[in-house]
Order: sequence, then C-alpha cells, then structure tokens
Amino acid sequence: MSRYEAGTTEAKWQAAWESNKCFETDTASALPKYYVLEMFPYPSGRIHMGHVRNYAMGDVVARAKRAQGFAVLHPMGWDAFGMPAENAAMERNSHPAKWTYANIDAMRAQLKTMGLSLDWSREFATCDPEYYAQQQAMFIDFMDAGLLSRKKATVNWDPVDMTVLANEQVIDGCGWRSGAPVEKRALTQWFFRITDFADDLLEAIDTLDGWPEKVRIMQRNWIGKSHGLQIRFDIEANDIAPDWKELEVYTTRPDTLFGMGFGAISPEHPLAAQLAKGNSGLAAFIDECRKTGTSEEALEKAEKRGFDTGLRVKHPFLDETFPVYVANFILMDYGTGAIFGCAAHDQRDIDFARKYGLKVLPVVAPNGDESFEVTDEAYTGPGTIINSDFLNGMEIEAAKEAVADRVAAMGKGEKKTNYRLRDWGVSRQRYWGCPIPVVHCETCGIVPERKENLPVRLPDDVTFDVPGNPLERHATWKHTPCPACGKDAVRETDTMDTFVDSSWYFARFCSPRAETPTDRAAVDRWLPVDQYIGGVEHAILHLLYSRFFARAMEKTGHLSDSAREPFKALFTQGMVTHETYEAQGGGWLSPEEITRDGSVVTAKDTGKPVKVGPIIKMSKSKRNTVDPEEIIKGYGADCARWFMLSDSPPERDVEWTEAGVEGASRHTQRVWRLVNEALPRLPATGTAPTASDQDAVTALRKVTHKAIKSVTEDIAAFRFNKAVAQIYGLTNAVASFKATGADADAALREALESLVLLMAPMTPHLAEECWAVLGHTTMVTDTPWPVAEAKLTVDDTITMPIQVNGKKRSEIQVAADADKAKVEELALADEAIVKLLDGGAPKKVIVVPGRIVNVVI
RNA sequence: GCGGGCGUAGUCCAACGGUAGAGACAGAGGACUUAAAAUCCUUCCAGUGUGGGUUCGAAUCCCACCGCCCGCACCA
Repeated sequence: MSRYEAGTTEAKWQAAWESNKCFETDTASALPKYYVLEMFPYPSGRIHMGHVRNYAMGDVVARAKRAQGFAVLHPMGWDAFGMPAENAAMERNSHPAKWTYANIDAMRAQLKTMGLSLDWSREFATCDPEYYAQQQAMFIDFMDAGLLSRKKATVNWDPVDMTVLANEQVIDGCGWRSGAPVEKRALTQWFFRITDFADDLLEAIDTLDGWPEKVRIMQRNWIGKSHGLQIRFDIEANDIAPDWKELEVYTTRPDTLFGMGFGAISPEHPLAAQLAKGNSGLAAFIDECRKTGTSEEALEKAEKRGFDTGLRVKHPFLDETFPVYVANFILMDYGTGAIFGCAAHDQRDIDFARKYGLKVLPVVAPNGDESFEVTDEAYTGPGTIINSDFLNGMEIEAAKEAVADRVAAMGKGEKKTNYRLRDWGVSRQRYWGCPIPVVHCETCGIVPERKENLPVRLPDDVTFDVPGNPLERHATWKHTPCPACGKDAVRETDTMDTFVDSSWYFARFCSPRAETPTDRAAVDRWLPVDQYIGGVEHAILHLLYSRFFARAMEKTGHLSDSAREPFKALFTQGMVTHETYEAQGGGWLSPEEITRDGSVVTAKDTGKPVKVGPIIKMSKSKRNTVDPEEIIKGYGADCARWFMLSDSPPERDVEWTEAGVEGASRHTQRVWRLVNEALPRLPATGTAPTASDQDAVTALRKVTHKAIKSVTEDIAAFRFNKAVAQIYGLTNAVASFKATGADADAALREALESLVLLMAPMTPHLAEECWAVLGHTTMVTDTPWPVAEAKLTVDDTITMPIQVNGKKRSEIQVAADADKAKVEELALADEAIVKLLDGGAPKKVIVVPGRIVNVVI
C-alpha cells in the first residue's frame, strides 16, 4: 500500500464531479430546498486563508445537506467592482476590467483546487454588464417607487480616493479604504431611502432567530431608535436674527426641562450660518469647528467649546431666558441640530456649563432627596423629580409624559421618534462601478434612461493618469439624447457604491441568466438563503443594506414578501491568525523565512534569533500570511479544510500552525491506511452487520453509531470542531479494534464506511477515494447520509458516580433504565458509602436517573 | 463612556447545573529500524481568572472585581 497522494487523487475527483455535473443545482427536483451561501469574494487575485475557512465551512453544510436529502443551491460569484481595480489600473497603466477578469480567472482556478461543491454554472461577476444592467433596471424601478431621493448633503469626502463615503465607511474620521482623514463637502447625491424602513428593519430583527445575538444587537444599535420630544423655544426679540422666532430642539429627557441652563446649536445649523454673517468671531469659530470636526484628536480630547450667539430663548413654563451657544459637540444630522442643555443630568452639558459658568440645577434626585447636588459628574440614574414645579415628586417616565402633554397643549412641540440610521448615499465619483442610469436634461430635468437602452455601459477607452472620475472627463460618453425629449443631454457620471452590487447578488444566483433582475418562480423557490456564512466585519453594512434591498425589491415586485428577510440563518466565522516574527534590527519575517526548533526561532537567511510576536489576523503588513495555494500543493485541499475545521470553534479565531496542518495530514494518511489494511478481511459491500456475542464488536458498533449521531448534530449546529473530535474518536476505535470473525469483519466495514461518509463533507476527496477502495462503484457524493441506529447509541448499563455531600466517593454499575429506588438501594449498599455512613442514616439521597447519586449526610 | 463576548492542563479546545477530559497539538519514555522518517504502545500535566452568593451539587446560574478581544462612540 502506498501513501495517499492528495495531489493526483484530488484532481481526479474534482474532474469526476465536474464531468458528472454533480453540483449543478437540480431545478426540477421535488426535494426540499436548501440554499447555502458564503459571502462572495472580492477578486483581489489570490485566495487567502480566510476564504479557505469560510468556504470549507460552507461546503461542509452544502455537502451534508445534499447527502441528507435536500436540493442544494450553492453558488459562487465575484464582488468585482471597486477601488482596487482602479488603483491597479493607475499603477500598471492598464484597464480595471482586464485586471479584474484576470484575477477572477486566477481565483476561480484556486477555488477549484479546494474541491468545493459549487454550482459553477451560475457564476457571475458584479462587473458583468449582464449583472449591472439588471441593477440599473432596479434603480429605475426604485426611482419610480419613491425609494430614492436626490439631495444636497454634506458628505464625507475622501481626499485621497477623491470620492464620497457612506457614514458606515468612515472609521475614526478616516476613509475605510484610504485611511485618510475625511473632509466635509456639500454635494448633490443619490440616496436610497433606507430610513423609510427604519422601523421595519428594527422590528424584524426580533424574527431573525437564526442570527447571532451579537449581530442582532449591532444592527439594533446601528438603527438607534430613540423616543423623545421635539420642542420649539421662543427666541427673545433681537436685532441679530430677527427672522428666527423659534428654536426647535430634540430631547429624550423632557423631564429635565426645569433644569435647563442653556441652549446650543450645531456649527452647521442654518441659524449659526446666518448669525455668522454679521459676526466675524462666530464665523471664525464655526470655521474652526469644521476643520477639527471629524478629526480623531478632536474626538479624543472631546473638549466642549462654544460661542455665545447673544440670542436668548424663553423657557416654555418659566419666566426665564437662557443663552444660546454654538457648540462643537452638537451634531447637525441628529435630531434638529439643536439642544437644550440640562447640565445636572448630562455629562456633556455639565462639562460645557462648568466651563462657561452656566446654570446647574439638579431636577432628578435619587431617593427624592431635595438637597441633592451635582459637582462635575452628571446624574443620569433613576430618581424623583425636584425643583420642577408641577413635576415635583414624579418619577422620570411620568414626568416625561407630563411635559410632553403640556408642551403639546401649548402648541410648542410634539413627541418624536428619532433614528441614528441615515439614508444611504450611493453616489460615487468613480469609474469602476455600476453607472447610475439617469440623464440630466436642461428641459426635462433628471430623466431615467429607457430600460431598452440598458445597460448604460462603462466605456472601455478611459485613462487613469489623473485622479478623479474618468467618466466625467471622457470625451463622448456622457453625451446622449434625453430619453424623454430627445434633445442633447448629459449622463450622470457618478457610479453606485459597490455595496449596492452585493445587496442583491444572493437573489440573482437563483436565476443568474434571467432577462429581468429576478425570475419570480426561481426566487420563490430558493429564497431566503437558508444559511449565510461570512465574516463578522459585515455585521452592519452589507447585511443591513441587503435587508433593505429585499424590502425595496419586494416593493418593486422583484421579490416576494417571504424573502423580506433574505438570510434565514447567519453564521459569522472567526478570523485566521498566525504568529508574527520580528527580525533582529526590525522588520517582519514571513513564516517561510524562519526556522522553528522547539521554542527557538531563527531567521533562515541570517541564522539569527527571531522574536516571536503576537498572534494576530493574517495580514500582508505583518507578513504573517500563509498562502493556501502552497498548503494545498503541499498537503492537499482536504488537509487544509480539515485543519480549518478542527480545534477552534468556528465563530472564534483559529491560529494557523504548521504543526496543526501536519496533524491533519497524519490523520488523512491514517484513515487511508486503516481502510487499506482492513480491506482484505472486509465482507462484500452491502453486508449488514449482525448481532454479536463479542463485546468488542458491539462496542465498535456503538462507537460507530454514537459518532454518526454526534457528527450529524454537531454539523447541524456549526460545531465543526466537535464533529472533528468525534471522527478522531471513531478513527481511534477502528485502529484499536482487535476482534476477529465474520461478525467483527462486518462491524469493521460498517465502522469504516461510516467514517468515510462522516468525513466526506470535510475531506471529500479522501472520502471518494476510500469509498472506491472499499469496493463501491458509486460516488460518496451520491450516497445518502448514514443514519444512527437508536439502540446502538445508548448503553444498557452505565457507570453512575456516587457523591457524598457533593464529592465523588464511589461509583456503581447499574442498568440504564433502573428506577430511582433501585439506584438508591445500590448506592447505599456500596462498600465505600456504607463505610462513610458509619451506621448512620443519610439526611437525603438525590438520584438523577442516568446521571449521578448524591448522598447527603 | 455605552453595548457585547471570552478567561478550563504547556497550547488549542470538550464537558443537558451532575465523575473536570471527547479530541488535537506539544512534551517524556519505549517498540520497530543499521539509522532516520513514518508507524505503534505507554505516559506526564489543570480543579476551571479572583472573591462572594444560590444549590444536595457550580467551569456552567447570580453579584462584584481583574484581564483580554470586538462593536459603537459628543446620537441630546
């Protein structure tokens, strides 16, 4: 018997699966459907270990479900628009399409070496004109349905990428891709009206019981619903802004209205702009705020600064007025961009009030203590209202209601629900994206392109020698007749945010070649996605946008209501990490550049010691990456997959180690050897195991069936590490099996075949090869999942520990179905227990059937 | 600051509130071998971050604290 040769064997079975079209979805199948989807990759050019982990998990699910009698849809495609292609084009003086499609070819070839059970016939890239044509059609439908708006808005402008960023793409005040500090600019942009769905998106989170709680909480927080009161304060008559009679503020704490110390507005508030015209000091202050507004340092220091406008607002219930400041900590795009400050019960407000010597009056006291004072720390806890006229003695919630009622009766305000969620700005001043299919006509205004003219194709002859949008400066592309009047007009040169592309690809996979965005019969058959798998980094953006899109597509007739939540179950996998290696004199070394001898690590080239750094996510900058292609070439795809699924729970980070993958390789060889060594003694395929009077035979059969039960359950629950451990256990049992005879041989065949079938979702090539060696002429891929015999998964007699006062003192063998009285009798008769009781009677005996006995003395 | 998660052998991880060990990695000893690799056998190692509480019984539930990780972050 020779060693298992992963390279040739894997290629052989991949070819067999492909030529038999094993994984092309059977659209005519009457079996129940199961749609398993991994987040599709960006075609960067090479797969990385994160992909291997993601797709290994998805493939386990897909293959197991397939064996368990489901019609499985398991597609793959490419999230292919985006900045890197343009950057590459600039660097290489090439074209983004050329770079992208070459990368797709390279990555497809790499993915195919993983042996994934994908339906490649459904493959598409989001940069395919056939795909973005449909996206443009939907954009027009969304326009017609009022799901889009176009508004001038202050946007996040990335000065390096020269593009607009969504709020979600700004991280710590910097662009998520470029890392450059983001500036504010006012541009007219297209927005998806996601806020129209804020309530639905929020409430439906409760129904997503197949999602991790963590992600649900993140989505809830992102939508950020709050209940409050909008109040209009009268502005005292003045000369500086005579047109402004009222200042409207939003508050979630109307109960603290009597504790008001000042009013404050955002530097971007229209009132601030007007006042600045006649006040150069204020103008300078606003200018300063704009500069430091989003920078990291400003946020870190969080120093509250303000500028007294000279205006005063009247308290609605008191004969008292308060100064109005322009303050740097007031956000224009939340609430009304204006607040009333209640220093005693808001930390920001007290910081501000102390700095500018403003009124601080506590109005909520813990325990109703009327002498309650605050110093420099705001009190935000529960309590009773004090110092507040008609509110005194009320609890906070009652006071909120009372103020709301009174203000409403005065016509000075009303209850208002606010959201943190903003509309989704999708305009991007980039070339490599889906063109927004509208035309600007001097006569007709903004006109959608006619659907029969779609797609609005990206021109091929573009240059990237200067920053900015090549579509904007293209000689002819944007000139087009108006779809309405036929006169000369110009196309919109903005393209869509690439998150749009990924917000509906899962629906397109159901009917990837349809002439419309979706084929209703196909999406009704396959959606929602039964199991979606990907990185937690998409917990907010991509998933929220997709949920919005499903709703928008339902509204425009592209999906049914049953797909309103597009992902029935979601699993977020952990990252792949690796040690880092720091060379003497600085700089990072890659894992190939070091030698490890026990705990001593040295550099291969210099032989000098290397400092082992922290174990962190694989990244190019720290050079701690391992190339999946090298691993697959060296050990085989099955080993890479097996190791990825071993040890660490899938939701947690996994550390890639050389030792770990070698362990996986040993297991592969071991299974191969066990199958081949056993072969001569095995009965023919199809020989059913029989009852045996040999304990060892029965024991092996029990291990086999317990493993079938456990692995089945573990895979269903995404506990792949435990499934792997169970398979190791079964392997160990087979390896140490010594019994002989026909009954033993039959049990051994059963054990080996079960082992092969249970491993198949994880190491499919090895499984096929072993299956063939075992004498089968059909493929594992076409073999149903093994079923555990219930009577072999339970034991007739069990060992029960006996505790005395909670500590284990002895154990007894009892029949599994022995009743409590019998167990108690046996336990109390146990030698060790008799001795401990020393003639006395136990105070209490607790018998947990099948588990434990506890004797209390 | 707010929200969430995680702390178990040297390491990664298991353990319906019920015997702390399923499994892997690493280590030690041995067998086989001229030797090595591979393989096989044997074996060492924690009382579960700390302190309380609930319970017949706590790694598991509750409270406080410590440490690490993630998300949001001037959202009124």
